[in-house]
Amino acid sequence: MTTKKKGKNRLLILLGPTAVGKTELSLEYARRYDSPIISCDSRQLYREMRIGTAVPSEEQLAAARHYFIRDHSIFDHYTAGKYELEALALLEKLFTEGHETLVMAGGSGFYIDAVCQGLDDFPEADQELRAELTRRLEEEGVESLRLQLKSLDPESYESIDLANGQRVVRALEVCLMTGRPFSSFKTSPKKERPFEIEKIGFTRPRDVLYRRIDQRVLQMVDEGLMEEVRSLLPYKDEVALRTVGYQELFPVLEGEYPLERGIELVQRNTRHYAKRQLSWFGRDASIRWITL
RNA sequence: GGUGCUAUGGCCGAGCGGUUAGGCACAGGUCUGCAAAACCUGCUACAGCGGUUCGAUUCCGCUUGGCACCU
Repeated sequence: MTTKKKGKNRLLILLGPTAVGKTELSLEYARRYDSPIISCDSRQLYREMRIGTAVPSEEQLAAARHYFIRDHSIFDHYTAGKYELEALALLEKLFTEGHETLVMAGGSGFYIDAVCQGLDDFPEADQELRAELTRRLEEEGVESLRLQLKSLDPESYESIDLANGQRVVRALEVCLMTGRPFSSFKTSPKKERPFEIEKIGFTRPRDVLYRRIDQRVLQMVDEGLMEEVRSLLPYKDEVALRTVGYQELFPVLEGEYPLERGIELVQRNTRHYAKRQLSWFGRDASIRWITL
């Protein structure tokens, strides 16, 4: 379907908003290129979740070899940085084994970019330090952290979103860990990858997409989402469980509001999420779009 | 039929004689190791018609629509 430079391997990335139908489509592409499917989804990679993250069904999983589907734990503090490393290693291995085209599918834009362009060599977060900074964020507010960042790294202070506590924490954490300004790490050009990258984006008219989302949430509930959520209730404070479909349902189990309300919230937040995905993908000019 | 209450943007909901309430939805956007996260921006409405007033969403009257009670 696409001309391939001689001798160069290709990574075909199928992306799009949640519920657009990527899972089914990825199987077609996998069959066509005799490729496994490398998932690029920041939540489906956790084994503890299944229904709420819309992991492929047993049959779908059996139809092609899948990677990054439920093979990590919510207790492991997974990140885009780790994904970049693991995915690249996997790609290299698979290309070496003889695949010319590999199919990647998913909707996590940040993870996709990590694979395509790479992240700079920041140090990974030190969990203790992060916990400490997060506590300060809650107790003292962003202001205090901002001021500290201003003195340690004026450049970042000018460039990052100071209203976003999470970002301020990260910048500050890197400064404190390394003794170097956060901004000093952000210099590397985009990394070159030893393979070609082609991106196909799938989308649908907004109203259709929203209808599919609403419907899928109801289906998840039918499939037993509440039981799954209940089983994760003891771990509800894990960062990885700050996930649409779970965070809205824990309060239902705790009697804060009725199931109907919980369902509405999951539907709404999934729509919001889909919009954010489209916003992220919107600035990537290299995506070839297909409206389903 | 009578009496009383009420009428705010898609929804909820405050308010006042002369600045944009606010929230939600919706729309747009940001993004370098928490990313299905976190964050930012936009969205000027006061049922209709008259009147009072320098000025009315805010006061008065009528009309219309709700709600309540009475017969």
